[in-house]
Amino acid sequence: MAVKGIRQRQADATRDMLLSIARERFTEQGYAATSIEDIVRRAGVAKGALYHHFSGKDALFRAVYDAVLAEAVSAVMAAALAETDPWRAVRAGLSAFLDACLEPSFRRIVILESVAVLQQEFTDGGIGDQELPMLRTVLTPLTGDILPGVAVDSLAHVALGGLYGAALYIARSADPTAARADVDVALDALVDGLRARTSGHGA
Amino acid sequence: MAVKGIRQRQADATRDMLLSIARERFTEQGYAATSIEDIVRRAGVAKGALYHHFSGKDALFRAVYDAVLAEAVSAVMAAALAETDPWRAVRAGLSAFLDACLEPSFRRIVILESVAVLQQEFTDGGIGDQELPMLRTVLTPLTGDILPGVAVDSLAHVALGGLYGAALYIARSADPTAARADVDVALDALVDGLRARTSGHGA
DNA sequence: CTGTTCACCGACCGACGGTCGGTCACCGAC
DNA sequence: GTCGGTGACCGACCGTCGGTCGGTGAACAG
Repeated sequence: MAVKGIRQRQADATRDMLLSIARERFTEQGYAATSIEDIVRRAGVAKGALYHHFSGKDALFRAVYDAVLAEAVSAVMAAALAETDPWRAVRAGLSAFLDACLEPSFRRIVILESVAVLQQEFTDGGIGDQELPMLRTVLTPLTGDILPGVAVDSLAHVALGGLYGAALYIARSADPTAARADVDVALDALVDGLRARTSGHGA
Repeated sequence: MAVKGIRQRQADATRDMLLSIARERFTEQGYAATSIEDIVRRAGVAKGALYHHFSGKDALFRAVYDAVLAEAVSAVMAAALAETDPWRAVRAGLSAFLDACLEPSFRRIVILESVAVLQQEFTDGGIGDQELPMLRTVLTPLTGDILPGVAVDSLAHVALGGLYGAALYIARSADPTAARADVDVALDALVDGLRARTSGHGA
């Protein structure tokens, strides 16, 4: 049953092509300025092919968004899991996140456009599903330790917002690499500050 | 010279009407789902009138955005300036900001849509001009005091992002008032943490 | 071989943002 | 008063875009 027929293989190729072209165009021009016709022309298929694979322009964007975000999340997880010390893991994760911010697709699609384009899914939930659990895991110890009485969810949202603010700062900067370095220092200082408070408690 | 003729008065009324209707529609349905025709029909004017006052749909949105943001900023400033103690001023400002997040127009227009709709101006600068200076003023003492070596700009962006993350958490919540209370606790705890470090600066 | 499936085609549609020549009430000059 | 100029506003019109749908032919199952 794992054997793919010619039809299935061709369909997958078409779908991948559409995703690839869409990612490139959305990154370069943004969602609104990219037309369906432009995408299908560059992909060498007809409009019907796109609507056969995706229910609409927003669904296509959502698929691209998921792919780009998954890349970043897996990079952050890999960086964090490579460290044994929890605090070093946090710093490694932050650093990997800031690296992801240097990638144009991530900046444009995840940071700048996703909120407005995917508003409905945003309100219905199903958007922070990849990032928020990660942050909750990291932050839960803090709420019991150095920030007692604080709801983890609200803190996770504030933290995620801070990360996106940092990403926005990098996205807006004329020199993203330099901006990344600035933010790196700031976040490290904040993490160190928190660590200093716990070290007085546990270590 | 302060005397307005009938023509000018009428023009202002038309412009105000368009802004008012646009604000209502953008808040209710969002930017993309609101059509120019819908706005002018509800305003009781022709399409030409709108294009006489605004260069395009995005310019109309920008005008609405400026108005909504100005309301929030002035509320935050008023709350902060009513306090004499700096740390109480910060907490009052945060509280006023969270109050602003409860207003639907602010949630939808400033928090959810502005980034994507005003992308160009965002990149060119001219968007954070109202909030960032405020944060810079508040945060500058910290960078010399408890977070040495940190660039104020990057920290301001992280802080602004945190605030927007909090706003998003409220915007997404089914019970905004309860969410506001959660975030209030979290932010107060963070501010208290920073204050503890400064008071511990000598100790 | 034959009937079915389905990935894909592309002409077509309605709606939208934006344009532009025209209209007429108001204005200041005389 | 009146008269030419001005500008707020009108609304038919245009190009483009997202989305639809009946058709087509190659790949499958029997």
